[in-house]
Amino acid sequence: MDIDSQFSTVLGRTSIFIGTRSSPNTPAMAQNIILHLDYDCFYASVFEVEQPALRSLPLAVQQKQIVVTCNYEARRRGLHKLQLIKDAKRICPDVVIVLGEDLTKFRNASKELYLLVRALVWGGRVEKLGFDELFLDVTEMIDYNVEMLNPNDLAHSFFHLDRQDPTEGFIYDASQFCGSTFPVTEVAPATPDLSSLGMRLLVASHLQGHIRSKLEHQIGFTATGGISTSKLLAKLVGSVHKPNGQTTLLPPYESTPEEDSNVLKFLDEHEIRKIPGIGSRMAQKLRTHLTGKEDSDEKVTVRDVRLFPGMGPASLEKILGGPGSAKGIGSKMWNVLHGVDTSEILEGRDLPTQISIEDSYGRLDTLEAVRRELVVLSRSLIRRMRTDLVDETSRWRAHPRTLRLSTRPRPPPGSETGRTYQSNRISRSVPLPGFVFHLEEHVDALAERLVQESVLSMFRRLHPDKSWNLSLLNLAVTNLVESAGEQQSRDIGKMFQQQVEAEVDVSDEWDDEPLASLDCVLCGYPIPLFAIEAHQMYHAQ
DNA sequence: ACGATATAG
DNA sequence: TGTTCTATATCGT
Repeated sequence: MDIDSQFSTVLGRTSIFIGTRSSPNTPAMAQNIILHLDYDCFYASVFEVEQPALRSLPLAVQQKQIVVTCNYEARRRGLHKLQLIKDAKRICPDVVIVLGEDLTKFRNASKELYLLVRALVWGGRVEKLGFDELFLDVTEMIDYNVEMLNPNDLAHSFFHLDRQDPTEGFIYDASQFCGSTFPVTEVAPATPDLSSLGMRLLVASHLQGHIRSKLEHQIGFTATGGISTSKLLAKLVGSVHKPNGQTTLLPPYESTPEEDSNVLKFLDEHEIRKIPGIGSRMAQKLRTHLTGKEDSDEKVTVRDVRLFPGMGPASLEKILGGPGSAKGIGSKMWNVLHGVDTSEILEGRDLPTQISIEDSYGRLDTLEAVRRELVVLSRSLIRRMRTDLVDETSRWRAHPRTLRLSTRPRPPPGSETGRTYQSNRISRSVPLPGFVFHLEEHVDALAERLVQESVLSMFRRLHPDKSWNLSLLNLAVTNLVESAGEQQSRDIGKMFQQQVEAEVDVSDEWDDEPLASLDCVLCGYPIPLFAIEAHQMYHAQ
């Protein structure tokens, strides 16, 4: 017998845990409760909040030649995302068009919404996905509030948003769900089981309703919500009632020999491409495997894949594996097809891992034009580095170490388009020179120097030929190293390493030699130990 | 670290 | 289909 008992202190109570880790004796860990929030037509909403008169008009946000998004009034009149501007004007001549190529205000609005929601969620367990989506792990809030329920008067319940202040919260009716459910609402049980998953999801649906109503009435953004036990299910079920709605995926979550769970019933009807994590590439591989045809546009659902003869983790690994795909993809996707997703909510970082600026062009085939555009991009990039990486006391919170230039060559006329989709971007990178961190210099001067001394050399490596035509330029800084003193004391194990870094990384004068590493005798660049072999190959060519 | 691929909104 | 302007994760080297 390998029974293992231990004491753990949670919320000021001491409880005894008896059982073994990863043995059949271990009681199943209570499932997490996850909310998904998706702001409705986010870019359009930012303009509507700025200018409320736009709310009643058909509104489209333009980037280059296309409508990137539009409000629901515009959709009622036949407009949709990613439509050509000229088509939009023809279909709806009185559409109001606003320019959305500068993302600054979307980024700012997104951050404001994120901070507002994060302030509500215990432990700050909020993950941002793009500008307009959030995942919330509200397990602790829900379990606390389920415990606080009075089973004799569920209709007059109070949701506690603060453990310390019992007046902080809102009243709600815990005898029914807030918003919609999948499947559509059955009759509520007369004596609900307060410890059930269903009750926890019901309480979570009211928290979701509260958050959405706060977002709408305090700052004017409507959002669509999903309530379930994982990021996968919360996101998928949320999209059932759009816009400005919410949906809870009801139990049972476990199938029986007699009947599929609601998870399977819900997932099975979805086209595979709709499943988060299955992009166009994997969807095509699965369609090809099931239909036997290279270019098949037949609808293939989760059920079709799940029940296909021979299907399983091993088969999926063979179908989906290959260059570029993650290892273990087969079992991961087999889990996904059964609604099993154990991925954690990743709390928002303090710092981005990269900053990039890009623009696209109808024609870009002279070096002078390219140089001009690279200076424009460099200016934006340095400004963004300053707004995102410099703190209130004018100190760099982090130093990017790498500068990368990407281009997208225009496909030669007459080449096949639909065949095999490829990303068609190519890139080169160099160490980011230290002078870009000089805050006293003008952005324009720094941008000129950066293009002259770093960017053009990458461009020549990308396009040594005389003839080219580019449809896109992208400039990025990556490989950010936090400044000493910026990082919190996280755990004891990291303290030593921080101290070593602090000695090497002279905290205020970074300057032209970014890192103390092994400097290459040929080119002078600092090379990390594991990359020395690759770097020698570079010189050997 | 580099350069590419895949996925996401 | 890709059109836009990003961002993250992961692969082989």
